[in-house]
Amino acid sequence: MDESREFLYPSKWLLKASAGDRVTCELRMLIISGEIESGTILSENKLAADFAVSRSPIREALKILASENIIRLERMGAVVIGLSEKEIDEIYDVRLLIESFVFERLVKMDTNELVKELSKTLEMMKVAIKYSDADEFSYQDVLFHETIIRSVNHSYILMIWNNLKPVMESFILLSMRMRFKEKYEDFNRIVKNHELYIEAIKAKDRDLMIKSLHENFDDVQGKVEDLWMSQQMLSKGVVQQND
Amino acid sequence: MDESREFLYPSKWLLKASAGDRVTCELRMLIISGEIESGTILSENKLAADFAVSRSPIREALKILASENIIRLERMGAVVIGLSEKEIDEIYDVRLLIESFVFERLVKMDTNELVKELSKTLEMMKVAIKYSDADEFSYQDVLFHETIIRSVNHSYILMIWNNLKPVMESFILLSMRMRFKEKYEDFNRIVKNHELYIEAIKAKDRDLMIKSLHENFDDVQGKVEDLWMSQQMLSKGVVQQND
DNA sequence: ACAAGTGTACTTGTATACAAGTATTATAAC
DNA sequence: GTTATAATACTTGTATACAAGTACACTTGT
Repeated sequence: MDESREFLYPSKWLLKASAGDRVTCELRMLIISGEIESGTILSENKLAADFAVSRSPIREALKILASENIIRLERMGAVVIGLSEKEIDEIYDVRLLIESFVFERLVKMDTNELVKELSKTLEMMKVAIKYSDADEFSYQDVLFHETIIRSVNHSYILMIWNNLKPVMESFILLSMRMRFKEKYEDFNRIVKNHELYIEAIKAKDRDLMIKSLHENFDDVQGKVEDLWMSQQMLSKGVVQQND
Repeated sequence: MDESREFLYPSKWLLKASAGDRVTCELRMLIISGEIESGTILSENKLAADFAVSRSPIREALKILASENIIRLERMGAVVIGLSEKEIDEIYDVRLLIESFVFERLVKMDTNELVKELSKTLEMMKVAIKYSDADEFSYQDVLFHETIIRSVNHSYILMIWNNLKPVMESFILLSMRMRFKEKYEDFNRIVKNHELYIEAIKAKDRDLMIKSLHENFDDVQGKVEDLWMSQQMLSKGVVQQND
């Protein structure tokens, strides 16, 4: 691995983070971006050397990434699974599942506060678009959905979200960075879908919510190929993990 | 903590397990059984002393239990959350959610192999009942549902199951042990519900599946009070964590 | 009596050492 | 050339040491 390479994960999100968290986030980005290819065997000792930390934070990272299903811990070494089209479909299955569940609870609640919070986040997203800040946009996008999920106060649904979130976040980060470069016009549609989502919550309109959610997902899924192509570009010149 | 106390988690399920796994499973049982009360603050050093291991396996256990939502890691010490009625309801929400999702996939598949596998597991359950083996019965009960979930080959649904499973398993273990002593007649209904479930899969009958799932859950949920009463009995004479 | 500073006893995160186990390779015997 | 055995280089899990940080109590001065 190229030691002089800059980090993929936004460093300002890691200001107070431990070495273990840094390794976890960076390794996750390397895997999801495809820079570390699916099938690669990761060694604790090698990773410790590459990241210039001891085995303790590496072990922590591997345990977490294994629970996120992007690596598989075997008897000797961790095998990279990564995110293929199939996994991305599956992640959106789960998001659809939990956001639908959440919506069923929402329609029985007072959603004024939530709608205000979501509107704020959406405005943040618009500002991020205006200044072409892909990382900030991704952060607000993830926050948007997390706010909805948190609002129903369901600890086990939140648990699922917490397990899914890091992988989602990494994927969205990479996807949005690519679009700011190559598909800037996409953002109009994304904003419109989020407006639709807020509208659905305000009107407690089940069908509208499902519609906006689906369109949001279709947007992302349809663009996966582009993302991988873009990844190839990004990872050009990077030395492989197993040399 | 009483050092001479026997273990709550079946020791034969831990034959090849590491110290970290043992601590994780035993601590989980102590928390879910209520022997370690909700609100208790756990210290890594104290736990290490109590379990007679170093901090490494303890840290591992605390990280896992935190991801399972039964403890909360704070700046200093881990706070026990435990399983109240609310959490149990939530767990069953999630089970209903994922098993419904799985069923939608099942109806589009060839389920012959699955039905055979489930029938085998159900027979195992019957044998466990006959010999009053609560632990074996719990194992097969959990396996029954895991087999269904695995059959659709969805890695992120399986991820949710894997996060939920340990807590479920512990809860079922405690619940079943209690019933073998005090509510032996319950098992007829449980077996009948599982037969209904198999029937639903065979006939690809959505409504029947939901019905059997609901009845199964209602069975368990209705009995929660009894369980906690029973727990009080079990934990009588056990010294508290914070002494 | 009370505020401010000091010290002590904890905490977490990381590094490192070591035992035990497992693949792989090399060597020797046939 | 093939098989059995031994040596090696790795692996994992655990223990332990240590640095840095945090909470709490205890002085000490006012």
